[in-house]
Amino acid sequence: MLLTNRLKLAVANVLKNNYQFEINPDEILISDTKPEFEGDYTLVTFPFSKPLSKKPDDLGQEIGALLTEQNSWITSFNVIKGFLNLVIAEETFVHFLASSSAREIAQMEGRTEKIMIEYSSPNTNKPLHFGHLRNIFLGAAVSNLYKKCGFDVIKANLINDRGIHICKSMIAWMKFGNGATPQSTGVKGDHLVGDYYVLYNDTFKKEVEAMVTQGIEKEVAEKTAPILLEAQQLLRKWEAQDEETIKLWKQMNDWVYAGFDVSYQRLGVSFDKYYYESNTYLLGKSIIEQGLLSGVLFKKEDGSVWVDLTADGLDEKLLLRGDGTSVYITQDIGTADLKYQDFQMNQSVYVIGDEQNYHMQVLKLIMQKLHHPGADGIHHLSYGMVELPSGKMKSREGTVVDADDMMDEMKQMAQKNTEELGKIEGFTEDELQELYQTLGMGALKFYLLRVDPKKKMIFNPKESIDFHGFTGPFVQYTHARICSILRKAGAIPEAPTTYVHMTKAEKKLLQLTEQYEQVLWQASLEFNPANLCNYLFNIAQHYNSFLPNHPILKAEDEAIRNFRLHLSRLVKHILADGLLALGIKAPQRM
RNA sequence: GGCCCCGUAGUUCAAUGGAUAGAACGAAAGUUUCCUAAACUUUAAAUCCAGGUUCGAUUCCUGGCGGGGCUACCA
Repeated sequence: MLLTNRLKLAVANVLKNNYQFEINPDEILISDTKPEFEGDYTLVTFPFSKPLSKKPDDLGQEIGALLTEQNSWITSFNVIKGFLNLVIAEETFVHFLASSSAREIAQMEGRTEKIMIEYSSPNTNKPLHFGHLRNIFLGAAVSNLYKKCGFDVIKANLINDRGIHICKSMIAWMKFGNGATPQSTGVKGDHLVGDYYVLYNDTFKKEVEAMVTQGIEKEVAEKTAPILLEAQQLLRKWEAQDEETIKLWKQMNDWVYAGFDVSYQRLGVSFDKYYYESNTYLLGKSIIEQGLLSGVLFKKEDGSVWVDLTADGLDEKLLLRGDGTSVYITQDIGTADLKYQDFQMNQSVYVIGDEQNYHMQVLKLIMQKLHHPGADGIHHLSYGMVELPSGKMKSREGTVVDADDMMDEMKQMAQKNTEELGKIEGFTEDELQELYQTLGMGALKFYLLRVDPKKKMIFNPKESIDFHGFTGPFVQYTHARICSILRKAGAIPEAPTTYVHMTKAEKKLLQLTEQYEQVLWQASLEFNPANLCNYLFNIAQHYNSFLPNHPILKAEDEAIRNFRLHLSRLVKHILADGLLALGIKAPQRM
C-alpha cells in the first residue's frame, strides 16, 4: 500500500481508538514535509482542533507520540505550529526499493471499466496545425494513462469530412487546380487540399472587395460572392449524391487522409475506431422522434423541434429544423448513440476545445433528459486554445503554425543542439536521425502537455521551444545519464535489504519514487497529464542534484554502491515509463 | 445585453483551504584532473483592486477593473 495511505489509516486509527473520533481516512490531509523542516510527511492537525477541543500543537504532540508508539515504521516526529512532521523509517524505503526492483514498476491494480476517448477529430479541408497538436497529445496521453490504470480504452477519431468547408477547397480546386494531385505536384495531400482552401478564401476576399468598389454593401457581398454561391451549390449537389461531386469529394478526402496518416505516424499516435460525419450526420433524428413522444422535447408551430433547457440555466435549443433537416447537435446526439451501441462504454470522453463548452454541456443534458444509457458517462475534456503572442491562430489569415513544419523545426533544433554539444560520436547516421526525432518530439509533446489542459496557453514561435529546464529533453537527458551509469556498472547484485546511512537526498528520491503510482492515478482521474510532467521533471531534477555529491561507481563501499545503483535504476524505470505514458520516447544515449 | 472561463516574478508555468507562494526561461555570480556541463550551486524578482467567510485564502463568496470564449433553423 502507498505510504500516504498507510499514514492516513494510522492517523484514523489513532483518532478512533484514542479520541473516539471517527473519520474517513481519505479526508485526512497528509503532505510532503517542506524541505526546511525535519521529516518526510506532515499531518495538518488544525482540522481536528475544534472537534476534539484541543490546541493544534498539543494534538500534534499527542498524535505524534501515539503514531510512533504504534507504528514501528514511523521513527520520530516534531511539531511546529500545529504541523506534525513525521519521520519514516529508512527500512520502509529500502523494502520498497527491493520490492520495486523485483516486480518492475507500476503494475497497476486492474480496473474493468471501458472508456472511449475521442480526440484529434480534424476537418478534411486543411492540414493539422499547432492547436490540433495539443488536442492530439492530450488525447493520446490520457488514453495511455487510462490504459496504465487498467481501463479498457478505445481511441476514437471523428472525422469531419463533409460540409461547406470541404466544398470550398473543392470548388477552388475545380476552378484553379488544372487537375493537380499530390503525385503531380509532390505536395502532401492534406497540404494540397489546404492550399486550395486558402486559395478559396483569397478569391472570396478579392470578389468581395471588387463588389464593394462597385457599390454593393459589404454584408451583402459577403453573402453573395460568386465563389461562395458556387461552393454552396456544390454542397447541395453533394447532398443530392451527385456522382461527379461525390467522386471528387472522395478523391480529395483520400488525399487528406494519406497526408494525415503520415502526420499521425510521425506524431506516434493511433486510433482504434474512426467515425465519419458523412456517415453520422443524418443520425439522431429517430432519437429525437422518441424524445418528442416521451414529451421531453417539443415542436413549434413551424414544425421545428426544440428542447427547453431554461430550468438548467440555459436556453431553448433547436434540434431539428422546420423542414425536418438536421443541425449540428442532431448529428452529435446520433453519433453519441452510435458510439454507445458499438462499445457500451462506461465513460465517453470528448477532447474538444473550450470554445465548445456550451455545446458539450447541451449535448450531455439532452442525452440525460432522454435517459440515454450513455448519457452520464459523457465527459468533455475541455482544453484552452493555443494562442500566438499576436492572438488566436486563424487558418484563413494564414497565421497558423503548421504541425508538419513544427515537427521539422523541432527535429532540426535537436540536431543543431546535439551537434553543437559534440554529442554525435558513436552513433550511426540512422541512429542520429532517430535521436533527433525522439528529442524534437519529446520537446514538443512535453511543451504542450506540461500546462493544465483547462488553461489556454501562449506559444511564441520566435522564442520557440527550449531543450533546457522544465522540458522533455531535460527528463530524457536524465534518463540517458542513468543509462550510461548502469552500462558502466555492469551486472548488478540483488537489491539491498538494509542501508544504514541514507542521505537526505537519497531518502527524498525514494520517497518520490514511491509516489509514482499515485501520480498516475491522479493524472488519469483528473484528465491532466501536466501532473505527470511536473512529477517527472521534479524527480529528474532531484536526481540530477543528487548525482554530483553521491558517487555511485566510486562509492565508499559495496553496499552504498549497490543501493545507489538500484535507486538509480528505479528512477530510470520511472522516467522511461512516465515519458512513455506521455507518448515520449526515452533514449539510452543522447 | 445574458451565460461561462481566466488574471501569480520581466516571460512561460506550479501550488487537493495549510508552514516563509514553488519551478523554468531570461538577468547576475560560481562549479568540469570526478559516473554525460542538454547538468549542478548561489543571488535578485510575483498572488489585478476592495470587501467578506475561516484558526488559516493564490484557492471559497460578493463587488469592481482587465483579457478571452459562447450566445445562428452555420458546422
